[in-house]
Amino acid sequence: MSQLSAPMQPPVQATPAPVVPTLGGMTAVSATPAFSPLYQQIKNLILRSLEEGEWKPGDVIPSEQELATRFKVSQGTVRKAIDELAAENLVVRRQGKGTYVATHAERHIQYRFLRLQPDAGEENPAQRTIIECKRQRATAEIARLLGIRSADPVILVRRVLSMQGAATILEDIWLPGTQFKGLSLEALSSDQGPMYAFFEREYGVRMVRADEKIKAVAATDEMSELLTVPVGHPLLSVERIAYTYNDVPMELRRGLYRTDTHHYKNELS
Amino acid sequence: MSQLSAPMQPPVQATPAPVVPTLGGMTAVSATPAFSPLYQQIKNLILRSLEEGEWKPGDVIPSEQELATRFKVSQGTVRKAIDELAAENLVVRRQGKGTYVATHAERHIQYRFLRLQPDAGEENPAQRTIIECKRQRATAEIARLLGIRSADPVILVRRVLSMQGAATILEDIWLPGTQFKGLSLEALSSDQGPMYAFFEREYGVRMVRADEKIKAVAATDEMSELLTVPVGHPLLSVERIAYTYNDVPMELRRGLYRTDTHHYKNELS
DNA sequence: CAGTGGTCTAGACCACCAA
DNA sequence: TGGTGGTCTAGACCACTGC
Repeated sequence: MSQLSAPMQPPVQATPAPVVPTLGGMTAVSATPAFSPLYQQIKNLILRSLEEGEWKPGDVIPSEQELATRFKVSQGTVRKAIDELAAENLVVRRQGKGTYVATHAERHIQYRFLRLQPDAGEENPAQRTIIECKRQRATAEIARLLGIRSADPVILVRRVLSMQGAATILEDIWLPGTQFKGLSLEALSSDQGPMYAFFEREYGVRMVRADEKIKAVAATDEMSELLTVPVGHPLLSVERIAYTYNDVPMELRRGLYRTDTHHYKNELS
Repeated sequence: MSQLSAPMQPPVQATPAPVVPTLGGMTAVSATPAFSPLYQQIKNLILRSLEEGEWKPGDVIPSEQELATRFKVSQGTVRKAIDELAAENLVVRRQGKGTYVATHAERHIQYRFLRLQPDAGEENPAQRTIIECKRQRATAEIARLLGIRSADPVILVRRVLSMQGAATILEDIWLPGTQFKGLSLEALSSDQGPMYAFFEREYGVRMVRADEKIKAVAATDEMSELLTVPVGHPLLSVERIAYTYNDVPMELRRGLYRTDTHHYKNELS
């Protein structure tokens, strides 16, 4: 599609937006027709393929040249689309090899969303203990946070993470029951890697980003028992909502972190 | 500098790295000569001008075309350099106007580094009260964190931020005394905008990024008095090290946040 | 060696802004 | 109207990977 006369025509009109081809710097449309640049449209098309599972986590996606041919745009335009996807950690580029769908299953990048670090010394892998895994009906609040309806089925997983032998994190995890059918304590316990890698492998659910709200709270009886701290001991409360593609919430997680020997690390810019 | 024969020669050799012009895909240098792409060199040159104050916060920097001419590279290369600077929030692009040096003094982007948000309702500007501002000698720990020597002069600022009328944040701020000469309680108190904007204006010091370590702690007598909470009340402890250009630490800040009605917001990706 | 992503250039045109 | 950043293209060459 390389006409000499109209280098700027939009060959891929994903959205039905009727952007009239511009002429001389003026558009024939009023009221902000929601113009989106070509590379954004390409980005959205690639995104859709990621959502639909055309390429799975860890897979190579087609080369830039292939995608350029498929979408009938130049390689540079595909490149800019992929640049943005890489900036959002949805794909990973590897020179000489290709572009890969991001996954939580990679060595070294495990526990991408866990910001708790030891105050001193090496960061050791945590030991995990699933305490329970049961079906529930969503309360109004949990339904709201998960974007489902009250009384819809959810699965509650409670677990403890131990670091350097000491119980450090207590987490309650709520998952929409319609996804995650058949999730069991046994399956979770026998799994090795990060939980999000397990979700990718077993349910095709990919956590892409998350929001966290952090507070300081005092340990209740229940917390103090599971984390072996005195009642009233200050704990970090971390409420996380994790999202898949397109900002669809897929997990609510309420964590309580001991911070005597660890801290939550954050980088601002 | 647009020879036809050698389009890849490095016209800007900022670092003394003796990268021999490539010929046919082989370099004449061994032991990884720390090759850096042209746009990175350009980025570093622009960065140096920012450090040296050639353009001050809020200023427009020269246009991409001007910089391309100055550095004898193509506009696209300058563009890629500026892209990275913009991604790091060091500059801000404005279509049709130019590229501006980032500042903490802008409306709407105020308190860029303050992540405390109300659990519900609008985010109102905080009311600030400077409690004290005094000269000290750096303890070993504070010297280490600020990258100075023990017993070097530092300035300690203690202040309280009130939100919706309630004292919510208590902060101790340590600044290297050699910068920040003459900083006084009066000057700080009479200032209106964010403290980092004040630092930019009065001392030419620009905070560019920061690391935070977060813990949950119990309020001591002193804290409980200033924040009007009971002794033992759980508080968020936020230790921040703020950096200027080139990762030079310029501020140590120890904050205590009440999180009864507010939370620390974080976005993971 | 071929294939991939990475860099660099040159030129065209568009969208936005201010004078 | 002219200048700025933003988009898009086309082509060349480099660096890395694996066969």
